[in-house]
Amino acid sequence: MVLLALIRLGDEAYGVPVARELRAIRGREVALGSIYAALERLEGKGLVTSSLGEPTPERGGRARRFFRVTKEGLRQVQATRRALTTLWRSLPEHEGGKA
Amino acid sequence: MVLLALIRLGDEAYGVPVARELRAIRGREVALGSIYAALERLEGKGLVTSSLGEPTPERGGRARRFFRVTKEGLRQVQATRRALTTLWRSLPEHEGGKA
DNA sequence: GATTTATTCAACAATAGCGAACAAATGACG
DNA sequence: CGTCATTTGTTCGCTATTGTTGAATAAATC
Repeated sequence: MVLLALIRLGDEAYGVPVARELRAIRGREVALGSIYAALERLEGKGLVTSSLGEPTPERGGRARRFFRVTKEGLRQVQATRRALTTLWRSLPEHEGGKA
Repeated sequence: MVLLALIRLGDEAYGVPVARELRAIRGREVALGSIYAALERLEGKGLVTSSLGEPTPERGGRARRFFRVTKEGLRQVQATRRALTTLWRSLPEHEGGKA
């Protein structure tokens, strides 16, 4: 999910908005520490790269660390997607729609 | 993925075929121990229930332990599915299709 | 009691997750 | 000018949960 969030965020992919994104989509709290830990590990495995951004004028606060998904990262996301898509072919879409 | 495999397998949902299913779909080895451990934990959380089957005549070997996904289990699978589906809306389908 | 089919066990590695500490900018204000 | 409060983000240390494996055990059939 972190990889997917990075892809969605494109140029604005750094820790804070990734957390915001996942909070919104999963509908529950996500601590920043978790996100950074995951990003760290993903980078260690070569699935993402990172680079420090320049501090934006008129803002204050520390510089951002931007992340990009590598080719290999994208490959793995797609492989997982294919596996899941296959698996939930037989899954009832959503129980709702009663009336 | 274990939950999804159980759903797919329906009446034949027990350890061995779950492992076979995941091996096939993920395209790599999956030890049986992993599967049973996962099933154990899922049962502890109330996402699946289990019941011992009768030994099939003309077969030999220990009785099977069948699993069924609970209502809550199904709910959670669907929630995760929705989250992922949303997340990978912006994902390029597959890099292939070059010529 | 050999063989087959399946499950359980014990241990360790990896990932998820959290709260608090730390870092580096900006802008006030004396 | 300094230095300090504020803001925005990242890093650290630690616990909990999951993933994974190989070997042991169990319960059938012949």
